[in-house]
Amino acid sequence: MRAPSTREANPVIREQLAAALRDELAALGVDAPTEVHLEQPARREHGDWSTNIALASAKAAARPPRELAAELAERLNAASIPHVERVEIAGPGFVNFHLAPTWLHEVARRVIDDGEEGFARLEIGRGRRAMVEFVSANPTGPLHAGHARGAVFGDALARLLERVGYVVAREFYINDRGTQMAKMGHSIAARARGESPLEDGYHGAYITEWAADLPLDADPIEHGYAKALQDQRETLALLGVVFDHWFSEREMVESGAIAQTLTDLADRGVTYEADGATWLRSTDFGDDKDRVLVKSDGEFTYLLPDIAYHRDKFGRGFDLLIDVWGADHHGYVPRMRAALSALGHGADQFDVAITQMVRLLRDGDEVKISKRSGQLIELREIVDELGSDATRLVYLQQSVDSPQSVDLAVMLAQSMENPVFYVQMAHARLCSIRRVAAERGIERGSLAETDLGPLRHERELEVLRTLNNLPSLMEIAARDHAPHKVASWVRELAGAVHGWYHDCPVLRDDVDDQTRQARLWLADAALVGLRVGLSVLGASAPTSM
RNA sequence: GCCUCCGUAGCUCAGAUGGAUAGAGCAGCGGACUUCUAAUCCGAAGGUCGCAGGUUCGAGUCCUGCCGGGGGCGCCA
Repeated sequence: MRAPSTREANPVIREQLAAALRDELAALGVDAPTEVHLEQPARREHGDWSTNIALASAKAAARPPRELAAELAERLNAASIPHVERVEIAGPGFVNFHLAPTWLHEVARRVIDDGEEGFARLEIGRGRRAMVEFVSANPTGPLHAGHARGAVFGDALARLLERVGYVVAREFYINDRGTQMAKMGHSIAARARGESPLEDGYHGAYITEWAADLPLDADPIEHGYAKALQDQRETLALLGVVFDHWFSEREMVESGAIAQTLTDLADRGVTYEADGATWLRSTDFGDDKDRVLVKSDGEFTYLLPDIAYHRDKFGRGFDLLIDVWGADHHGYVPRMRAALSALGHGADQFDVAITQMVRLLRDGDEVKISKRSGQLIELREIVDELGSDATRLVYLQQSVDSPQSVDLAVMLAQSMENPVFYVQMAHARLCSIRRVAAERGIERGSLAETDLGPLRHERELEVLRTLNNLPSLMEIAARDHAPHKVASWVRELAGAVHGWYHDCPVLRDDVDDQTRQARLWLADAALVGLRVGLSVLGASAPTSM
């Protein structure tokens, strides 16, 4: 997905500086690149904002970059740009802007005015409809630890896309027909008779439990199906993951969608018969081999219902489909993509987010999970012990592109390895300031009447700088389908808040009233940022801890 | 063999559009509570960014090739 850049995502100051740069370059007779690149240097002495534009334009202008930069800086210093104190050149030809703290005071006002609802809410999606399909576990048992990453990631991605202007639906595809269901049924029936399931059946303790209340006249498959669905739904709800729709494969097949899909594909001339089977010409659409849709025995492969399902999604009016799959299904992407192309859908309308494996550890030793023996760690156990917030934050900390190691013992001990406490604590502390201020009857003036000038402490500026970054970060995170970037940001803001809290007292007696007023508003701005971040991650923002 | 993800501090991991002296947490070391929550803060220490080439004024980031690890390559799901 390529999200177009939007004005909303770009902090005001950036636009102003970029415009000034364009103007001065034009005055110097240099063709400015279409995008003026501005960034915040890592080092303070390099200013608040920096551009490499002289380096980038040097070749086209046929002039040494430092010379170009020097002229540019001179002109920019002469032009009076709001908030800009001075412009310097440095290194091979960087142009560095040093700004007055007033630019950050404007940031504070904007954050507070926008509030939790409006701050860093973008219009990149422009109301387009996106579906995120995730978890989609077989309805043959409880969810286990292996489902956690996809569940948490999918939901956070959905929240992120909502934040940037998509209308998002969350969907769970229920694979409720086929061999796995039959195996579960047999296993339940066996336990009900007091026997052991077959070697390749299901051996988890839950099968025995489900068998115990199997009504005499009930179909064991249907009984287990109902149990599994209920359990999965409850567990996900405990994690704060609620689906808009649970889509039944069985119902889809019964509706005739399979035949319809085959007809569709045949009409487009992308199928053929060979060796008694029906094939999809997926190699014409980027796959490395053609794929069987209907086997020579007349049964269809698992691919065909999946194609029918995605065809159904588009039929329901979604503009963008995102599937969240585990790394073990990675090889399946090209054929799915090929099938959808064959049906005439654009490559940019379908994306698959692959979540790499999670290595489960307990006190540093790897926990081997075995489906056969039924030795699974249930997701419910983790959520029960840790709580939804901490579970989510643990999984959302890292990019899903990276294999992840999660130590259950460390997690369950609720140690400082878990970032949720750090972030929530920052929020609780700010709330505490408000609470105590109210208790002491401290009145606060309106924002418009408050002079934010006293906010000059480096800790204060750091909080505001971090807040200023959220809109553009949100844009990038959405574009990259990377909610972990929001998790990193929120951690960063929490760090800035803790530092500020430590060095910048608000209610202490020796703080003058002007400063106190300004700091109360700073706390408000930071609260907005923490809440926006936590809400995208799906974690709560407690007012006390 | 082919495809794909990963390789950054002792450990777990961040590092958007290539930028200036590569960051954080945890563990360990040394400090800071008469205060709005010390679940916090500060300091020191800790790095051949897997290796080798290439592109570039500039590469952890882009390209190529290796090395190491995970996952996948069925008329299984």
